[in-house]
Amino acid sequence: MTQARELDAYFDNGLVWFRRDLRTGDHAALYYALKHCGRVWCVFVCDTTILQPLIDRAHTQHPGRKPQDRRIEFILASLAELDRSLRDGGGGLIVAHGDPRELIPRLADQLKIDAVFTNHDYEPSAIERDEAVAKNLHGARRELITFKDQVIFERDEVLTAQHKPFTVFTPYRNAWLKQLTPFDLKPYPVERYAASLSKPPAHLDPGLPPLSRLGFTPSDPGDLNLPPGMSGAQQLLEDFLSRIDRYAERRDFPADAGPSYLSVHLRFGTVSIRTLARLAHALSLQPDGTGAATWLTELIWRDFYFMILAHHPRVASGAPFTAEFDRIRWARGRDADVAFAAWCEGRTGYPLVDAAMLQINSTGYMHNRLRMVAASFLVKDLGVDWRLGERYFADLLNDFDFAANNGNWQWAASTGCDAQPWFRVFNPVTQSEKFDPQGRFIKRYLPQLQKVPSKWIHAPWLATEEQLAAWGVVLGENYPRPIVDHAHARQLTLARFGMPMPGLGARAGVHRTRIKAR
DNA sequence: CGATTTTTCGA
DNA sequence: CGAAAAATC
Repeated sequence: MTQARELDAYFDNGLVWFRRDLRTGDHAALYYALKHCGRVWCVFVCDTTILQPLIDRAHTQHPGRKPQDRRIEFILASLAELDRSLRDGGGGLIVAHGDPRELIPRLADQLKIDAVFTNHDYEPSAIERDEAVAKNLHGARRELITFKDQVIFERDEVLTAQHKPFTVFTPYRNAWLKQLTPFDLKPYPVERYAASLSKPPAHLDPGLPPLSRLGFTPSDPGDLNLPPGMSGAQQLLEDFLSRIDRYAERRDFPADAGPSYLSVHLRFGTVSIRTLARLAHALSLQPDGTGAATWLTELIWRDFYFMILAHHPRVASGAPFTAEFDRIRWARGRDADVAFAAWCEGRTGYPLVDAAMLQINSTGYMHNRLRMVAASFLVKDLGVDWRLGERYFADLLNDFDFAANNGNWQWAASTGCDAQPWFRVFNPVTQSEKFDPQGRFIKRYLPQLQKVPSKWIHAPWLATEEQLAAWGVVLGENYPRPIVDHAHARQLTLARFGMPMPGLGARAGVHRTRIKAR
């Protein structure tokens, strides 16, 4: 693969391969293709090697039901808008369906392409795919030229004084900010070279495949308003900018509209990271810039985890970042299965955890604070292997991005770089009292607790049966009893992480945890 | 004019 | 940001 900096060539025919960058503005690969080629075509591949495993997993989880995946619908809607935008500029989007390892070289052949332009992807499986495509293109003396696009600084661009990659976030963030120049945030002026856009020939332009042809059925809309495409990103961004000043104070309260809700758009590139980071940075320098500065820090976390993944691809094979945590014995057997199922289905008896899980199940979104609470609960209260939770989020989150999801799960599980220390265990009741004091969020997803006063909403089992009955709650009937006792679970977790403990040996772990049914 | 300031542009 | 191009006196 050729990297951008070597690019001084000029080509007759170029092909831009869109993947997770479904926009026309401020797009590195599109910019370079238009600038360096006489004629440019655009393609997106509905990759069967990605879709088929999604279909297979959906089948094992819900046998007999046709697979649903909100992300596929989001992508299709975003592709439609991308196609419209390219057509407005005199081009259009070719949407293919199959394995890009073969389809991209075949299309390049049909269009007599000299070079294929695409943006970097940092996941090991994507890197392998791109290498295979490059190899197949090379056989026909064509190039695959790749560009940084989805982060501000990638891989080796932010290093310690010893030229080593950072493993701790705060010094990384300081170095990132120090290194930042206006140029790093500047949008690629795609429009300037739009004249090279070429209309797809009719015989190669089958149009957008319907959802059913990709193997999916429409999902329930849920209650999350998720506008797709560049226009959807724009709409969410404008809304967020009206409340960005309050971001720092409100982002941890799941009942409020605190966060930007732009993560899914960053995932599919319907907005560019430069647009967002430029706004965040500029506003962070304003008098009341705390909100924007806090948000910028979140965007830097995103760069950080892409950088970590690039340097430690073994985390993509399930390895804990810190190797010693490989030896932890997570809960196993029937008790663990029961505990995991209760967590997935929002039946742990801890209202905030359950509401969080019902949120992700019904909308494909979970508030960031709740991701931490739910992850901590699975790992440190239920003793379940964090990789099961990571997988569950990967299946359901609309904004699922391997790098950040893995990084954040490892943070919560204390196995990661710059992780939460293992002896710090979130108290799910305290978190609830702190971040959903009135229980407004809880009640949105657990209507059976509607009448429970805020004093008891965080731990309803502490109320008397008579009180609960008066509020219309019967524990074990319309709301579960707590599946574990937090104080007890915490002790077991400390023992599990505290391994090599003198005299306890391998036997002291949670593989013996009893899930108490009280 | 050409030296100096201002603006544009680029990986 | 820094280099190159354009504008200015």
